[in-house]
Order: sequence, then C-alpha cells, then structure tokens
Amino acid sequence: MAGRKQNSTYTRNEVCIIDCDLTYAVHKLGGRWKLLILDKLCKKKMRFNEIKKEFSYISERMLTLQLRALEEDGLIIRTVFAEVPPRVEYELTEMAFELGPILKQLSDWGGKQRSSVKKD
Amino acid sequence: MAGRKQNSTYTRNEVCIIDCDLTYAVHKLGGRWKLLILDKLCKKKMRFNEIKKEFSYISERMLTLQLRALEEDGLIIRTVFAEVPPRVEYELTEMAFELGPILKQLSDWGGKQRSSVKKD
DNA sequence: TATGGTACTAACAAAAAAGTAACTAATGGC
DNA sequence: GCCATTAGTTACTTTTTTGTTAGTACCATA
Repeated sequence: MAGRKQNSTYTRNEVCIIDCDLTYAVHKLGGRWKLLILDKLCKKKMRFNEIKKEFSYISERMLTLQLRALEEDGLIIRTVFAEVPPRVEYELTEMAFELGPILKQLSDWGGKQRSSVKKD
Repeated sequence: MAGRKQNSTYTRNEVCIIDCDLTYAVHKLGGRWKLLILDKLCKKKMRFNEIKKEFSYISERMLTLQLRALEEDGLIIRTVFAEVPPRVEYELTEMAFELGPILKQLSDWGGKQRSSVKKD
C-alpha cells in the first residue's frame, strides 16, 4: 500500500503471486476496509466524513489510506470541491460496479461456509 | 492466523468486519498462498512436497500454516497415511469446489482491471 | 479574537503476517 | 551404525499492515 522494500522475499514472492489474475484481484480488494467502503459507495456517492460515520472504529488515517488505494486502482473517483470548509466526494467507477454481482456470490458463499464451519 | 491479542483495536475491528459475510469470505481466502494452493488442488489431490514444488519460494512453515488454516475452514481435507516415510494427501472439499466458478469470475475481473489500470 | 468544521497529514507505536534456519521422528537401505 | 526420506515443528527475525495522537489550512461565524 505504501513504499516497499525492493528485495525482501516478501516482495519477491508478491511479484510472482500477483502474476495470477485471481490473487491480483484479491490483493486489490484485500485491505481491511476496502470491501466495506465499496459496499457503502454502491448505494450513493459519499463524503469523507459520511463514510467515516458508517464505521465507528475506523481511524481517519486508515480511511484515507484505503480510499487512496481504491482510487489508485481505479475503483473509486475522488472529486474535490473548492469550498471552505472542504468538500470531497467519493463514488464508484464502472469497474467497481462490475464487481457487484461477483461479490454478491462470494458473500453468499461466505454465509454458507460460515454456518457449515460453525456446525462441527 | 494464530493467537491474537483479545483487546486490541485490531481485534475489535475484526469482530465487526467479519460480521459481514463478504469480508468474512475474503478473510478466509486472504492468506498469501491460499488461492494458489486451492487452484492446484482443484486439479488433483496432492502431497505436501508436491504442492511445495509448485511454488518455488514458499517456505515449509508458510505452506503448513496455510494448509492448516484451509483445513480448519473446511476447504481442504488432510489425509495421513501411516507409512514411513510419511505420506499426507490434501484434497478440496465440496465447499471449496463451489468456490470455483466465483473465483473464475473474479479472476477475469482481475485481468480486466489490471489492463485498465496499466493503460493510464 | 476565539472557535468550529472538513478533510486530511506526519510521526510514531503496536500488531499481525510472512520468512529463515535449524531441528525432529520413524524406518528402510547401505 | 550412518544416511536419506517425508512432513513437518520450533524459535526467532523481518516486513507489512493497522492503529494512535497531535497537528495542519482554510474561512465563516460568535
């Protein structure tokens, strides 16, 4: 998400793992709050503080980091209005909207998996 | 993946994040090597060293950890044969196979996303 | 002049995940 | 007795990720 060492095994492994489209995709969605943010933005465009209020425990730093990463990956668009106090709006891109149905299936699977694990 | 502190914000946040079936699911698949392992096991059951050879840079420790986590989450089955030297086989569960088509879509999306980001 | 609101940033600390290296048990073959 | 083999384990270090706290700019309003 931010500056990485270039020659750690961690990074070398990542390079070859990210080669796979699937792990690449999961990596892009893997930040702690990213999917939750995408889920909120699915319904409407929102301002920074609006998003923040949705998640009681997220820190401003984390929210900023996740939003920046999503923006960099072309999943959200950030629009700054030249007002005081500042107003910044976030909304999903087409690419992010396409993810919707896939995530729905994954979510359903998650529910199923969760209950099947609980049973044993 | 192993013993967590109970009262860190990290853990408190996780509790509420995991409440969502989607983030729960991604969490289960989020280990560095998990999806790659599942992908290999999709084709055939494999022994520990066989899997290891598929990934030049994975350490035995990491492979063990990821396999154990997958087993615990009901995604793979581990069968130990009482032989010397030991033989252990890993194979997917039904639950894991159901994931196949979803991951395929996610992978396609990943490919698309990757090329769209590269362009800019 | 002081205060408040928005959307952050910087410096730092804590926690988790991933990686390294050395070691283990059991037994068959030399 | 010594070595090789398989599937690990253990203790430790490194790297990344997440969280904490305090502070910023801008102007409007009290």
